[in-house]
Amino acid sequence: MTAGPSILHADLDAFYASVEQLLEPTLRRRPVAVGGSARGGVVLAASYEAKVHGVRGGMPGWQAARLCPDLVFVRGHFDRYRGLADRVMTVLGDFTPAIQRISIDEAFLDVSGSVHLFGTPASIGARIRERVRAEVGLPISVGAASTKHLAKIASQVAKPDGLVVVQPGREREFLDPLPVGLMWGVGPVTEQRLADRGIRTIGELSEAPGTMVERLLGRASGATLHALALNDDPRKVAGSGRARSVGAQSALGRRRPTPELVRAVLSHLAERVASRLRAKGRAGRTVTVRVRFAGMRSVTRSHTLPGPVSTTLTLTEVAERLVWHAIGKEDSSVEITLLAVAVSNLTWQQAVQLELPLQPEDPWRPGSATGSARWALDRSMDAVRTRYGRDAVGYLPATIGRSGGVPDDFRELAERDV
DNA sequence: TCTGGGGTCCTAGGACCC
DNA sequence: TCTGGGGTCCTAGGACCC
Repeated sequence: MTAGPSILHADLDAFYASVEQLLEPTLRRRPVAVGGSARGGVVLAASYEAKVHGVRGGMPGWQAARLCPDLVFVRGHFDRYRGLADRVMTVLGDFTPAIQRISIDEAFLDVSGSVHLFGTPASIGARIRERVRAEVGLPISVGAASTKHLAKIASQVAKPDGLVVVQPGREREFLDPLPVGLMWGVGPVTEQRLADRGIRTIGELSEAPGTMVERLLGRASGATLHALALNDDPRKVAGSGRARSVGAQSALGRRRPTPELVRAVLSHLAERVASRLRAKGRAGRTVTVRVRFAGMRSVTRSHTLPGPVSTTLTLTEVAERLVWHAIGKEDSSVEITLLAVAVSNLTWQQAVQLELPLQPEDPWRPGSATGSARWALDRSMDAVRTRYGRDAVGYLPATIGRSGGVPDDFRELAERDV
């Protein structure tokens, strides 16, 4: 097998922000933040004009506004992003059927079988960029190399709006001077740990003893990162597969955890999680909640049930007990800022299966009759929602905190296939 | 008027079983 | 009298990615 640069990584630049500039020409060449505001909330994406001022996705809006006084905050057209990204993927599909889409706005392409039709990987990368710009109107960066990992680093280096090809035999020359933070799996914490050992570049990491790297970063990630730095790509095709968990969370501002608030938020979250599970014919045995306190400290509690669950009420009840367990030892004046509910340990659940395998001694046993009634109720509410929309029916005041939160369109965009 | 929402994977300790 | 070794599952926390 020749190791030519036959893997491409194509990555739309500042995707959400670029779409906003495409839809609204007056935003072009201006610093744009999607989401948040100068007074609060969080920036979901920033245009390159904003990034040069240090604005980043995930940054609180007030901080972004301080870094970049001219920043324009827009709400975002979340209903448009999916369709535009799909059109880009269709363009990519014209060059090879061997595509692995890894998120809404990026994909790997294996073009080893396409060179007869379209020329070298470098020229394919150039044509992709031209066509996406001409036909969709968005900037896209492309990296080409002999492995996925290298192609992904190359596209990062190519940004914004560029093309970088790593020629075979010149991998070390390309990698050595780059900062370790460009590697997949190296975030701020790992970067700092390596810097403390004097390791800042991928070349320096490749020269460090493997045992030292593993001791520093843990056995698994240490070994993987060291191998990647040596350009010995151990990653098999990332078998995306089905989701392993389904969750939902909601930021609350600073709130006293009253029983009413906790119950209302959890039933809302449980409803979102459980209805997604039911829609896909799945259920899960492990329920995990997360409580975040003022000051960003957070605590998780989980419980594994004897049988899989996908009913809203049962999930709500289990989650509620877990949340109080998590809050239990806190000061009585404690404030919470976020609640999250997730279900994992997923199994398939045929349309007729109920929550029956629960053991009598299980404290959260819904009881078989109760369980089947709940499940039937959920299914009929699912049907109503399918016909009349998400908010047509619901448990309790599921409408709490609608005002401050993130749009539902964004939540749907972030959901993955269950 | 201090920080979103969706996920994945790894580690470590303890329980439990054979 | 003393106390193996491997495997699996569960729980809690944390880093990271898009």
